[in-house]
Order: sequence, then C-alpha cells, then structure tokens
Amino acid sequence: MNHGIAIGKVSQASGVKVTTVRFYEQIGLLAAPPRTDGGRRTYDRKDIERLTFIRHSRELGFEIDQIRTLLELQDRPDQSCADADTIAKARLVEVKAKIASLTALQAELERMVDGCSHGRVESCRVIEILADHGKCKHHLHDA
Amino acid sequence: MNHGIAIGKVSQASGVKVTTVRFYEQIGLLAAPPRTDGGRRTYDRKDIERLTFIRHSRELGFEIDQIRTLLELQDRPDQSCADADTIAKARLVEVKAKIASLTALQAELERMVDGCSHGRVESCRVIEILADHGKCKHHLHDA
DNA sequence: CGTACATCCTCCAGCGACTATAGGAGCAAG
DNA sequence: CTTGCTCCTATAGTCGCTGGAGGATGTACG
Repeated sequence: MNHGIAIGKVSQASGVKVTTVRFYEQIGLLAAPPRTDGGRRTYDRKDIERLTFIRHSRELGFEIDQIRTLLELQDRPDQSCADADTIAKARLVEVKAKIASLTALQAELERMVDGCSHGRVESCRVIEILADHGKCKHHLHDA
Repeated sequence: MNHGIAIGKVSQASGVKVTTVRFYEQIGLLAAPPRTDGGRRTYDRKDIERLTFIRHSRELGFEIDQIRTLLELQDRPDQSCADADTIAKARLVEVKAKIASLTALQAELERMVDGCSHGRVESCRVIEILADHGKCKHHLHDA
C-alpha cells in the first residue's frame, strides 16, 4: 500500500496537465518527488497546493520567473510581502495597458468590418486599412 | 549604380526588423528578391508596401497564416472580399473575448493589491488569493 | 495466476513568431 | 587603404508548454 498520490491524481486535483507537471519539475518549479519502486512519481497534498498556486498564477498571467519568486515568498511567511505586492502591481499595470491597447484594436477592427461593403477586394475597407497605416485613428502598440 | 533598395532601408521604411524581413522570406510570406553581384537582397517599393501591410496586420493580432490569406486577396482586387471580412470579424470576436477576460483579471489583481496590508507574507492578500482559487470572485479563462 | 487495460515512464521534436549569436564578406567614405 | 557599417548564412535559443514514440508498471477482473 502506497500513500503517495499519482501524477494523474495531482493533475486532476490541481488542474495542471500531467505533461505540464513533469515539465514544471524539469524546470525546477516543482521539486522532484519521491518515486515508487517501479519509478513512478508520488506526490502529497502540499504538491497539489503548490500546483494550484502555480496554475492560478499562470491564469493571472504571471511569468514562470515571477511565480518562482512568489513561491519562494510563500515558503517564508515571516518575510515582508513587499515583493509580492510589487510583482502584482507590475502585472496590473501590464494588464491595464493591454486592455487599453486591445480596446483601440477593437475600435479599428470595428471600423474595418463596418466599412466593408461586401463587394470586391478593390474597394474593401479591411484590405485598405491594412495596407495603409495612415488610415488608422489610433497608434497601436503591441496587442 | 544599383536601383534596388537594401534590406536595412526596407526595414526602416516598413518598420519590420531586418532579421524579421529575412524570416518572412524564409517562411514564404515575402518573395525572395533579386540579389546584387555581392549577394545582397535588393527590394523595391512594392516590397515596402507588402511589409507595411504585414506589420500592420501583425499589430492587429492576425496570425501569419491569416496574413497569407489577406495578402493573396490583396493581390486579386477583382475577387470578393468576403474572406477578408470573415477573418477580420473572427479577430474582432477574439479581441472582445480577450478584453472581457483581461477586465476580470484586472479586477482580481486590484482586489489582491488593495487587500495587501504590506505586512508579512503570512497575512498577504496577494499570496493568499494565489494559493486559494476559491477566493476568486470570477472564473478566469486564459488571459 | 494470467491477461487486458489504464496509467505511467523517458526522450525528443515541434509549436508560433521571432531574436540572437558567430563568423564571415561587401561596400562606401575619408 | 583602412575604418566601420551593413549585409550574408547557419544555427541555436526564447517562452511555456504539447505531442508522439516506444516501452514499463500497476491494477482489476476472471
């Protein structure tokens, strides 16, 4: 009887795919767990928590390196959380910028689509705007 | 006297990096231009236009394969622009979804940052929310 | 106990859209 | 003629996974 949790179970419980769990181990985001005699990885509840933390952080758009820092912070509860705050704030700034950029994008796409008279390419507003950036109202950054 | 435009010039004129211009040639997005005796690529005004079209399309978030289609359409002005319209509309739907997702994200990040009392990690709202997805108000999809 | 089947293992290649590096060769100005 | 910029090819790396091949292990059932 083995008390360890199999990789498939932690995957299900955490919402991180099996292959991705192994990938995280490979890049050192998750410690290599003990193995069964047959060589299978055996996890515990802590690992599920850690993976859930990672998945949620990824959903919030944090990069792996940032998550590495956040995980280190989580491991030292007595430390100041200034770093976590800084990382989250930086991400918030990014997200706001992205929303602004995408909103400009949306406006331009709508202009393109609305302007299209569904005729020939010759007079297509979509192609026209793509060809001539000068027809853009907004200056777009990376979207 | 050589009438061709050097890669550096088309790069500047179109806003596409030199390495990226060569990359586009490699993947067949841009035709291989004639060369000088010394083996250097020589472009013309049409190429600058094409690259500008590509860059603008990329800024609008279109994928390379979609741009391939859009470029083909541009080359045949007598055709219907229904395809261009479809591609642009699909992109618009994507952009709208992304904005919605990022807005939810923004709300959650703000909740994290606002809740942080700048004390120890132990009681840090940022770490707390990352660890426990149940504390999220919104269900986030890929952001 | 045998066997079928699910799950797991490692290794390696690929995705998209570039970007960067090494190690040269071309070319124009001073 | 030499300096220094631009250009060339070829290859490997980026990020965060994802997929497949080909085999081993674990388990449930008869």
